[in-house]
Amino acid sequence: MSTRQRILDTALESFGTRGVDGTSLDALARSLGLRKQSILYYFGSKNVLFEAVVDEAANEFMTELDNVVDANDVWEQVEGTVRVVFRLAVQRPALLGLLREASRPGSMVAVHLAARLSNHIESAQHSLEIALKEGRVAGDNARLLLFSLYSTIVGVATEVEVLRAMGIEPSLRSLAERRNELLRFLSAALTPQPA
Amino acid sequence: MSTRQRILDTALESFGTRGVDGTSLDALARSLGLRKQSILYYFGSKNVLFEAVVDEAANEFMTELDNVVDANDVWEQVEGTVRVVFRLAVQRPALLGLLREASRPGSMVAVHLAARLSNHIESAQHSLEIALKEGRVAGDNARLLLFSLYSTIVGVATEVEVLRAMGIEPSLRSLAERRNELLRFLSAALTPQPA
DNA sequence: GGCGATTTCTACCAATTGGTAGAGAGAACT
DNA sequence: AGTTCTCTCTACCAATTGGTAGAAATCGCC
Repeated sequence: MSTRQRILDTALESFGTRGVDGTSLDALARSLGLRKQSILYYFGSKNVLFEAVVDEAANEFMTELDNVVDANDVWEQVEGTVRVVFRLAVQRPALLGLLREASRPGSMVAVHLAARLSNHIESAQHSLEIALKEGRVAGDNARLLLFSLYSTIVGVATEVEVLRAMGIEPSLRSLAERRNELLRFLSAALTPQPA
Repeated sequence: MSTRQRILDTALESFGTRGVDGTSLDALARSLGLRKQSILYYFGSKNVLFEAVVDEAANEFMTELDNVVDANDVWEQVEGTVRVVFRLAVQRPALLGLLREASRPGSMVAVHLAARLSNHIESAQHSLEIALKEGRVAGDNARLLLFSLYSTIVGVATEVEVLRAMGIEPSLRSLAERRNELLRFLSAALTPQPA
């Protein structure tokens, strides 16, 4: 793997767990077996590196979700998203950590990320609107419903991180349980009530 | 107000928005009209200050929620919690920010915070279990359901922060809309389906 | 007014921060 | 062999970090 790519990966890991402010270029370089000047050779400043990492994260996240959006049914899309996010919580916790970092007030990540993900959001909102209009999904406002969905999914998946922080390494079994409970929860919330 | 209290309040504000790593004692002291040595007089180190701030935040959060728990009906408890968290998102955004900061993976305060909130969690879980058993609420596992609930509420309320970070100052009206959509969402998820 | 305790200050400190300047190593091409 | 380009390094730098030592100020109290 190219040095540039190694730097990006390690930076994503560290930014996503220790935070941007909690990550010094020196520490980053040390864990890479480099001097920080080599990092600054590829990325002119810490901020440039940061933006590159966010771009990378957004790309990876979108790639994961793109397959999901192709599903026809809205519920399949929701289910697919839940599965993706939970898998990420296990395999790429730092990626979700970075998303979380983005939701900090004043964080520049938010703006950057929102711009990168806006296409995906728009298209999701679109199919949700259609499903609402056709009465296949319960609710009024597609955008707000989408917000609720997104927040719930990321929120629940992120709980894994909280537990990990508390020293409770989640078993695959407990994760699956939680995922299924969440799916049931969402299914109940989205299924139109037979009037 | 005592100097000690002023320090706590300002620190909560700054830790909750800029993060702990993003807050220097010097900057904190400057915005208080003090020198940092005065801060270190009351709190021996930055970490001591942080833990005191987390304690304070946990207390305030619990005080807000304690009235809610007194409600008889589970749904009233949920509704009350949603209202409290949304109000906090408007009036005390830094408080929610701090709770998130404390629940960051690797943060030692997470344990601290969990311990402080454990009583509240246990009691909420208890009433949820009863409601589940009596069929007044849909679901299987009270603890997981509680997780979903909590994550959803905090997640959605935190979205307010994301929007704010993106420069979109949420109107009271849009907030109320979102809160109501969330309540509908939760209501649908919790209402037992008539078999 | 004097006294002891509480509070806030000035003066430092070593370590770390992000960043600059430029040397040297290594391969690649002529 | 020499030259050029890519990469990583050593050597610094000014600013900032959390923290220590101890001098002044301010306070209530006798």
